[in-house]
Amino acid sequence: MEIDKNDKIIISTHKENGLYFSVGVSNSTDKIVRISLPKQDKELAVAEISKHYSEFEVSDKYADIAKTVSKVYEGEKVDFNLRLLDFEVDQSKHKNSPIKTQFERNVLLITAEIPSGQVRTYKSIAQKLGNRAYRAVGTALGKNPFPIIIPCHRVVKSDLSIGQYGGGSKMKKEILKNEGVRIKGNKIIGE
DNA sequence: AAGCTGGCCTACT
DNA sequence: CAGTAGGCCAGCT
Repeated sequence: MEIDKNDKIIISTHKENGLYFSVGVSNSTDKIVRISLPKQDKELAVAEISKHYSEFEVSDKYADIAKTVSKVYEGEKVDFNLRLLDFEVDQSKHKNSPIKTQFERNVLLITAEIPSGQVRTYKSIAQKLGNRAYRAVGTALGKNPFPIIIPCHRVVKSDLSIGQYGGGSKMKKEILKNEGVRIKGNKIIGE
């Protein structure tokens, strides 16, 4: 894992219904560099972010952002300003941009447009990119630095089965249910 | 730098 | 239905 030597990160956490949501914000750019999936422990949620950086500090400075993330997790429709996220692609060794390649960036930008309560398939995202890299789409979403806010949980398989998720398919189903998506067994129910 | 690995897809059993 | 071989393609080593 590459560690950034030049930037310092502020990590804030919000607790909601027994789950801890963390966000990491760059001290130099004020942009959100990472979001954690909810964890049972505060330490785990913080570690999810801190492991990518050599220098970090825990404070409640950005707890409101973490709270917003928890609201989206619970299915609330929140208007989140995507410009708060660090979308820079920089593959140099000195910077630690959360997004490594243009391909990943494009996948995340397309995913960001999926409305709450709806789903898309990995295939449809590949098609928007003009190729058949559906498998690579899944891999790119697996590295999503901004889960929940960039709703990779709304991307499912072509047969409408749930597919994998960083926090486990159980969590993926839970978030989708919170958003009003109907699920039976391991599949999305169409209209 | 040629293989390998995946949050996948399709066709076929 | 469920399971899977073989195909795809980006990234990593």
